Amino acid sequence: MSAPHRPVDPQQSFPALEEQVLARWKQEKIFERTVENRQGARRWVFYEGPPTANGRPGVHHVLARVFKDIFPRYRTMTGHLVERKGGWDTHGLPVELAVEAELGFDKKEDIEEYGIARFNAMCRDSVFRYLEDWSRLTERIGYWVDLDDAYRTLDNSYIESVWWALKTIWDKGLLFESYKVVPHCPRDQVTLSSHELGQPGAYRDVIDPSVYVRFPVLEAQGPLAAGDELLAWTTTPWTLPSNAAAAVDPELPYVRARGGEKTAEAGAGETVFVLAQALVERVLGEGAEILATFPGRELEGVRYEPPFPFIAGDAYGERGHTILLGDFVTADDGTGIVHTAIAFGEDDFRLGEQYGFTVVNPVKPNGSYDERMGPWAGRRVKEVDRDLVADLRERGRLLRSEEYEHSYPHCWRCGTPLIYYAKPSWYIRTSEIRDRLLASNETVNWHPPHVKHGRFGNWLEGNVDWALSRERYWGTPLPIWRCAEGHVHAIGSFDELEQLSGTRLDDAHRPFVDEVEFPCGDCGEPMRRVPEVIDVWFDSGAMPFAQWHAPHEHEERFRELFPADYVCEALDQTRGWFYSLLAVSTLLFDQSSYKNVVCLGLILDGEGQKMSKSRGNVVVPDEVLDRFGADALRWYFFTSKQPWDGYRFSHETIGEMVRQFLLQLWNTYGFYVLYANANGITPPAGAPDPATLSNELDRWVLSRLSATVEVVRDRMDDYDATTAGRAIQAFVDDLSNWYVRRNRRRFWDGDADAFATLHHALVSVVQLLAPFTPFLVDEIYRNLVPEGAASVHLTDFPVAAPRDEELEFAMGVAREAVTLGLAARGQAKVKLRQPLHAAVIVATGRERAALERLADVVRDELNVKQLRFAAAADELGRVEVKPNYRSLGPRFGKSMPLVAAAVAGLDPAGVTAALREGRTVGISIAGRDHQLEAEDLITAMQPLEGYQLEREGSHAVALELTLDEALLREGTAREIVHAIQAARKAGGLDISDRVELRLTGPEPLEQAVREHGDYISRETLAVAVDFTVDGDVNGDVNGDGTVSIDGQPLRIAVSRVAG
RNA sequence: GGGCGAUUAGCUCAGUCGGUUAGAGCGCUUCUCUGAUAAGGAAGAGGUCCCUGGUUCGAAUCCAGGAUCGCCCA
Repeated sequence: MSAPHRPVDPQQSFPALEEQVLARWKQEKIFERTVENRQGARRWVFYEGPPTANGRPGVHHVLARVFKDIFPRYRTMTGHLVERKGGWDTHGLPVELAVEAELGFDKKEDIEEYGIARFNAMCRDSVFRYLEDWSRLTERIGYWVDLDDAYRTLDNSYIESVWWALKTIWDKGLLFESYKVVPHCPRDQVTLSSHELGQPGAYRDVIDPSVYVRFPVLEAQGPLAAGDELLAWTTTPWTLPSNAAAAVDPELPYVRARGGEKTAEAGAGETVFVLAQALVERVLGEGAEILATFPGRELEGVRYEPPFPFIAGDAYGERGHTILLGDFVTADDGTGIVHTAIAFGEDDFRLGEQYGFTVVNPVKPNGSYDERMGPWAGRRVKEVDRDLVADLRERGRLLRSEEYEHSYPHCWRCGTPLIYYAKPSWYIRTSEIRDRLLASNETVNWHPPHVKHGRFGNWLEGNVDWALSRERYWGTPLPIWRCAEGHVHAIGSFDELEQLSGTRLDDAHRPFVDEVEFPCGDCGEPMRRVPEVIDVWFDSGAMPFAQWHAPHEHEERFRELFPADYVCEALDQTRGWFYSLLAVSTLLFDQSSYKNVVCLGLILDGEGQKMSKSRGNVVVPDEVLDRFGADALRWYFFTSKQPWDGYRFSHETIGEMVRQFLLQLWNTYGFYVLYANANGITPPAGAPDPATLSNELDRWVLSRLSATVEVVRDRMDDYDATTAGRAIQAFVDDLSNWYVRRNRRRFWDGDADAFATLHHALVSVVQLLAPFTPFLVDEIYRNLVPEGAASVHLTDFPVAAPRDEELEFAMGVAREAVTLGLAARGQAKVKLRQPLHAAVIVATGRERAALERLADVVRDELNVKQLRFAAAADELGRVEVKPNYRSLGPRFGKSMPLVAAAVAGLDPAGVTAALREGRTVGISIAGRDHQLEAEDLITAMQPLEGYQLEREGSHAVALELTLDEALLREGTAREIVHAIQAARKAGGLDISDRVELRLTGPEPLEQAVREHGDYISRETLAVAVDFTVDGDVNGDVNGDGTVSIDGQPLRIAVSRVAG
């Protein structure tokens, strides 16, 4: 007879097993079949946030990818059609920087010299450099996604869809070009968008000079005299040569002041300074003399001498180098007088616009001064800070200079400090649709929920226009053409461009697209494309339609797959993809493109430190996968904590997860297979009907299973894999450490109900686990159900059967009683092998009924001959009556201390008697009588001296410890069985081998053997038991040795019987 | 400087509606069991529930302020 199941290797290497499963999935196209299987079913839509494959994937990518995997798997099993199109983000500055580094470039001009066509060709090659690594890892961790048909943002079709989107936005009047002060990277010569400033590492603490600069007043005006000096404060000395004006708050009080400790140090003790009143002491030091006080508005128009002479005041217009009034000025720091450089600050720029200033910008895009700046021309602005300060000091224009530590934005890729810089850029007027963005966000179900109105909602509230354009090379070209007259045309498709220009694009990238010209429809002048490409975040935000080339193609496909039910990325994408997806779809379709989103936290190392190459604590996914396997890593990510809380990653924790859970499941499965094979049990079909099961444990475990299915479905429906996974783990623990342990005997005996029950429980568990740990459970499923589906992933997710909650409660009570009884044994130091006469259990009502129902279980587990119930609890101990605060608190409020005192004064015996008979108990509080019911009082046991008793709340179990000869002999017999089993094992016998036993020992042991011979034979599969008192053992034996039983020597010889 | 989150045993984490003895796993110590055996069971040690104040009969839980850590923004 061939065994129903392949034998299970208890030493199975999980990583090796996973490789086998992977090979089978591939060969049998299991993933494809899970999708085909649901053709015609209701869709559940997942969008893949595209990664860039120009670097090796790290462990945080594994985190994201397994969370992207689990819910689609779950929804597929619950009957949905879930297609999973992969995607790759391919454009952008990171790609360009990698290529630049490879070519040894360090400035933008190098690219132009090298040639944009060659440069972009290299970018195109480099973006898939690690595609192999990504594909291999994706497959290895069991992330089911269609990478063969993945969308790629560099494809012409993708770009054409993005063009359509931009033209649509243009037609709505929401795309425009404007001068703005923007964060500018002088190294990459590129504007950074606000979400790029949100990239990790953008803000860094730096020390800059903080300078108090003196602006001499040229002529007396208002409250000021000629020769008074305005004090201005700045942390960017390099902007001082571009000083255009000084700003004060109109309402704030300002002063003329002289003296003070700090001016003395600077050798300016006699000078009259002008500054905000509130800052006099901080800036001038103690002892300054205030000469006059006046509101800032009186200072408007005062002319002063700028700190550097390179740009004349009238270059800015007639208000150049005068005092202006600004609403952004505060007396929080500095001097209350703000040095204003129109081109280098957002507030400055706005103020300049307001006063009609001309923008004069003496800084070139590469961050160096132009020829207007005399001796400083050609020098990099950030490098010249300290020299400028020295120059000011020499010329007596500096009050003092300090070090100032603050956090300052840097380019997130190249690390260069950014400068704020006025330049023309293209924007999407997202601020105009802010309310629509907020409305879209309202429809999104965020996990964790606080992101919705917290981090993300706040960000939307403060929405600023999307800085869309980038003066770079490798990206989606901005489809805007313009003529010399300034007429503008936005192109929405390649057909449109061809009709206008006669040129069909083979490659929509630069430089080819730059060469396409056509005559202006308004004036006939040639139109040329503006030079910019667009922010890559717009690319990825356009994926809902661009992945299908909609609307140019597959419009209906896009419509049926929009919006997504589910997206998932790391928390840092709130300003990244989560925003661009929401913004693009709100701009175009006035709705969110996703309904549910899971945000993932950061992965730190075991010490809570950020992973970084310099610390050498970066976890390489392959190491973890080779050592523990993908299921172990997945299980860790899913269940160790809520994913948005972040992880402290350690190999030890994953090892523990394997032992605690995967190994426990594997052992339980192995146990089933071992005994099913031994008994020739063929796999039962379907679930056993609880009504036909006579064993309470069978019905109990099925009810527990149903309870687990309910929780798992409920939690998974709410994107809570953590609670769902933990519920499965708790069930597997119950299954292994209670159901199987309690029923071992029945499995040895081939009990059909037990096998059917365990089989169903195991099959259900592996189905529940299929989205979590897809490898291991598929192996288990296939072996448990050899005639079933080709894979557990092709089956339907378990549906909860009716539960028997009374039985679940009863088992809880029984297990509690067992725990108490085992504890009592431990206290009394009586071995479990020694049978005892009785356990006496205190329990009433529902709990007593529960224990009577499950008496067999409790008796067997505690190894006692009978269970007795204490008629009244005081047989075993003193009863204590306590108030139930939960029910009495709301009723009595402030009087609770009086109630507690009154309850303490009650007679416990009387109370328990009354409650048992269903009567109420009366107490008197402040002269008024109140009736207390059973639920208002808690009875607890206090142990009496001299009893071996364990108690927990209202429960107690006592053991009767007196032993007689019969019990002792039975205990001895169990010791002997234990010794024989050890000998069998030592002799290398299989668990089903029949044996002959020859025992030699003193007379008391013989008695035990004679009296319990049947028991010993049954337990040890002995066909013959021969006992010789103090004799010798001869003949061929498989195991032979002497052990000590209760201090007496027993020689055991075991020999296998053929057949 | 502002927003969001976190802080519970040596470690990793639960803790429902505020309810009077705050739990689990791991680790440690001591037992125990063994036909799942690198597993299982019991006991023990281990807690300022970050701090301070408030609300309440009652606070790990609610409120305010503060500390520390993380993320985000400026």
